[in-house]
Amino acid sequence: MDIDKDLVAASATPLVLSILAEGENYGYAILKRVREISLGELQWSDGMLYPLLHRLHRLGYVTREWRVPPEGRRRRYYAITDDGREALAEHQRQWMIVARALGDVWGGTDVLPLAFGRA
Amino acid sequence: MDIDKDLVAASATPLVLSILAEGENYGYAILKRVREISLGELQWSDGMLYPLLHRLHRLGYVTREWRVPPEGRRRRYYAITDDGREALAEHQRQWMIVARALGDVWGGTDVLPLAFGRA
DNA sequence: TTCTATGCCTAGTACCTCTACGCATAGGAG
DNA sequence: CTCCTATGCGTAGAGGTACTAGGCATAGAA
Repeated sequence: MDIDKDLVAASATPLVLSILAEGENYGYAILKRVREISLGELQWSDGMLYPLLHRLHRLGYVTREWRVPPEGRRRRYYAITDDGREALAEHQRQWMIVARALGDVWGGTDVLPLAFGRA
Repeated sequence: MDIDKDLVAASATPLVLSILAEGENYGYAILKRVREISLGELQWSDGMLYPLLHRLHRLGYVTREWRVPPEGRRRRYYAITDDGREALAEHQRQWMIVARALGDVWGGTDVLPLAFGRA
């Protein structure tokens, strides 16, 4: 089952920033990590990811750097910046607000604060 | 602080369907309910809401009906349909998937299942 | 040598949202 | 009685953007 386009759009940036917060990484591996984290439910195309990475770089949220190992393919590694961490925190804050609102109408339970509070 | 456009878009449909699941309602009041639920953080314009309500009607997720009380303004009341409830359930399922993915990278805690399980 | 997986990138379109506007009236303030 | 604000519904169309569909290149396996 495909995930709603808007939900994909809303989660893309925080998801990529979070993955980079785990450690520097490169495009192709990020794609696989997303699939892994979402248990296969989120299947981004590479054509979706690269423009996003470029935008994050343009915004100063990530640095990037080519690596050409003696053997194997050249890769472009991305790493999160301090500004990126701030942006991520803001995304988390907003997700908390919206998730709380949805939680209120769905069942009255606090839904996201646990995870967000530790982030 | 404004909520991210994509996050607003992703939450709009489930939020409106949820409000209508509480009982029939009309546009202007839905706007105020959204503001109330989100503690003032989500401030939709009426120009955003009406096209959404029309789309939900076109999709068969809501019925609508004019009411002209003996005193006061005429209002168009919307009520959720069975198809609408199914759509809402699907939205909840997808939110759970994405929220779990984000929860994993943010702290490893299950985040949404509590509320969703009771929905 | 051929095929698949890896690895990165972008032009352009097709789509969609939301701003900006229009219309109308109830009710209170003055 | 008049003005102003809140209530209440609606749409055209500009403007912006995501994503498809394509391109390029090479390592390694079969």
